[in-house]
Amino acid sequence: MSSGETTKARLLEAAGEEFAAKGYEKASIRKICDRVNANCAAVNYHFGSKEQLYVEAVLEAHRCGTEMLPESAFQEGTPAQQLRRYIHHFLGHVLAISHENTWHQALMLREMIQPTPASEVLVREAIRPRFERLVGILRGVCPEAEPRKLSALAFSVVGQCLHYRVARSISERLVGAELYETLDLDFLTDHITSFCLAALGLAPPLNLAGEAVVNDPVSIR
Amino acid sequence: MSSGETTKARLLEAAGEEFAAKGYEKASIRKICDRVNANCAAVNYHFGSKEQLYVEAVLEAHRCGTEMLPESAFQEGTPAQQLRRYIHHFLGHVLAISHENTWHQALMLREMIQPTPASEVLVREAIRPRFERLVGILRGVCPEAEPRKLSALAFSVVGQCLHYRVARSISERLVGAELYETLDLDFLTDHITSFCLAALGLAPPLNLAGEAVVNDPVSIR
Amino acid sequence: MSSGETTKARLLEAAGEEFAAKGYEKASIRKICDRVNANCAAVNYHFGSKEQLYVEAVLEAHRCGTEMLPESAFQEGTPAQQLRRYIHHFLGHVLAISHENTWHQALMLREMIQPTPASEVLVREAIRPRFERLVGILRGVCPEAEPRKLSALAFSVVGQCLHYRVARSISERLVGAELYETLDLDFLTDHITSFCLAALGLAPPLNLAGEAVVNDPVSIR
Amino acid sequence: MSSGETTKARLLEAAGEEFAAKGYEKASIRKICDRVNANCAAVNYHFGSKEQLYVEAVLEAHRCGTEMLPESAFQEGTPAQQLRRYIHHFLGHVLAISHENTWHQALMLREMIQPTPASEVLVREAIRPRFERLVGILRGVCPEAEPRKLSALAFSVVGQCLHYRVARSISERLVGAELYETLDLDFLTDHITSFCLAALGLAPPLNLAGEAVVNDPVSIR
DNA sequence: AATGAATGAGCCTTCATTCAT
DNA sequence: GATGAATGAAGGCTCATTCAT
Repeated sequence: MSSGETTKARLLEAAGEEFAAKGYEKASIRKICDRVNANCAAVNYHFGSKEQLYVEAVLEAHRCGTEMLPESAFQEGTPAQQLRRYIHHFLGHVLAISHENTWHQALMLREMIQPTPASEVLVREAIRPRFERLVGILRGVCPEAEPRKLSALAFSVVGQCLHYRVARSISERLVGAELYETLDLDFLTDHITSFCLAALGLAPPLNLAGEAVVNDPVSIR
Repeated sequence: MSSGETTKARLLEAAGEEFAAKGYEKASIRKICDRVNANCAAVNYHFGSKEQLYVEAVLEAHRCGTEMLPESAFQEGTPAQQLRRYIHHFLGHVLAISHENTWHQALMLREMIQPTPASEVLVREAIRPRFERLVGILRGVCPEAEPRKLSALAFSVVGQCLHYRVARSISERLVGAELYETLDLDFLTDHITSFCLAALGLAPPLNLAGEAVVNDPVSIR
Repeated sequence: MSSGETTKARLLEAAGEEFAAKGYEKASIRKICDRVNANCAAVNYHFGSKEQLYVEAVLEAHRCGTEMLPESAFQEGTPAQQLRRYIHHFLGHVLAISHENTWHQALMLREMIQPTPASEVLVREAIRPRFERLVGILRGVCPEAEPRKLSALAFSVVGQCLHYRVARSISERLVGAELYETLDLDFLTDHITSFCLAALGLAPPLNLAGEAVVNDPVSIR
Repeated sequence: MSSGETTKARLLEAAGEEFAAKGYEKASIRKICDRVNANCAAVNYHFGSKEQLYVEAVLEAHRCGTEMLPESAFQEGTPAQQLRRYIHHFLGHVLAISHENTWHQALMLREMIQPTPASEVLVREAIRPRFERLVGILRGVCPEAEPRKLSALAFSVVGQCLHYRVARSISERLVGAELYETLDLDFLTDHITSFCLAALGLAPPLNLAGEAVVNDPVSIR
């Protein structure tokens, strides 16, 4: 009615925005329907239930989020370059403030942090492939690392990135809004990449000034 | 009545568990009251409203969480040792699976991820002091680092630790429950500490096997 | 469903009766819904809130009260005849004991005495037109009277009539139920009309027996 | 505590103000107790129930209202002078805007309009004596009038006065706040007194300008 | 003499859902 | 294909009241 899209498509879009902004509990199907001038029974008619609507929204988020993925761009160059590209790409999503038209990443991240039954599909189709790609890059750097070590390494990379979404508002209050604003995509890509590469021995340590005191890792306990 | 504690205290305990387990929205004051055999008006009598009960629960969580803090134990030893102690301590909270009696950490972390008005007090009284301590440790390692860099370093440490709470269930499905179980407190303390110390030049890089190819950090873009 | 009317219409009817009988505060939407075998959420569905239901009931009262208005019947005959007709008509409403089917006047009078936000519409659409008509009649009698005097005259007429609603039960107890019953529509119409006409010089004073001692109005203070 | 008065006396005072301002339903005993720093159980302790507190407040209102009554001042002078004094005195109460310390009249008038069980005592001890006094004055003017006629006359006097309390806010909106303000105690005393005296043949009709066309009261029907 | 604690009934409202059309 | 009407459950909250101290 208000656009050329079908009611179902417009419902899905509105639902995505609401769920991304408020979370599953606080989002109300009535408001979602109101936003697209649909009857409050429309959700149950088209999707069966609120829960199924949510699942569809999460899958739609994944679908849209994947389309723009530069498929094999991560396999070119040195591992270090690949890692930088990966971090840059991931951080781009993490730092994107969710506009009305960019709820996709917000919803997927929400699902990572607070998984619902919808996450099973999400893990299988969206998260796992990307995680495997990161593990692949890291395996290129540490060919002999056991799976457990590789996983921990990958989590270290992901955790650093994700933190800027997870604890955004707390962090902002912690360091002040002024400083926090300077932590933009470029700066953080540089920082996290350098941090990881240094840890992996692919770049000099961040503490350039200090005399590199290489302690025995065991003795410091 | 049914126990030695006062009704108010029992309400606070039950509320903490409910809020930690279900979040603010899904938790119901009726169920909280039922759990301690109190009337559903008891919350409003003792705390004024659901929201104030939540704030009280968060503060209580902080209070109990702080009691076991080894005040100045972080200032002894080398910076590397201090950092390891910090990570060990932090991870201890993060990995603690919330039993009925350990809702405190779960609630605080929930508040970090989805801050409510209650977070202001939490930041001021619990999070900021701990964050400043970490920054202090890092400043000991990198005396000349600008505040922005110090913040980013601190976030890198915290982000790696917090990830095991934030994305716990997703991660578990990602690497398999079997492997995930081996990522226990000791292993992760070792891993994250080594990772950070290496990045800071206080320990050898994790990639012991590989020939330490130190690239120019700029050329890898 | 249980009758030919729609649920919304039946709700409005029941609400009118309840509000008229108990007032806004004491009336409960649950009881209103029960009376028409509707779910307690029906009011919110059809009217949005208790307050809006009340406003609708007041407007409905006005609507039904106006339908039976003999439009321009007040403009025929002498001013004295017009005034008598006005008083007769007004008293007719005032004295009507509110059965279940005559809650309309009761509700409007309640709103006059204890105005709520709903009264704004009521004044504009129901009370003011009638008041202006009375002022018009009085202006026909006293063409040179200033607006203030005209208003006071109108209030004198209205006040005498309204008193039999406002202070009904107190008055009844004051003079005894037996005597009070004889104060019916005809008697009171005669009385108030004569009283006003005499005061305005359009009829002989009520005190027919007494020798008309016309004092200087100032000297009696 | 806050003053030398007993808690019970302070409760009664606060209750009077609340009841006068909000009515029985909307007034809450909790707020009444809060205002005098008493426990919310104090009302039930001192008065037994909310209803009994209300009755006590009404009686207290009557008590305080009567003290300042110029007992026999109404029996001096001519009936016209007596009537003027009566109207002046009554209007004085009616027009008094209820301050915190003048809730007595407001509460009594409220009880006149919406009687509760408390009104029985009020009628017997406060309203009836005053009403009888007015009837006495009117009997002095119309010695031969039957009781019914005397009652109607008295109601005409009272009704005109009371209207400025009953329909105050509606009237104000009807004629405009500016004009309504000029309807002060002096003007209204003059107006109503003149109106009544003229109707009773004790003063010239208000319509001085018009030629006194005395119609046959029957022919105007 | 007075109170803090606790209660149970009731309030209005919101919710996701169902059903007949 | 889609909707307006209606529902039952549950929500948080306020109330006057009670009871043991």
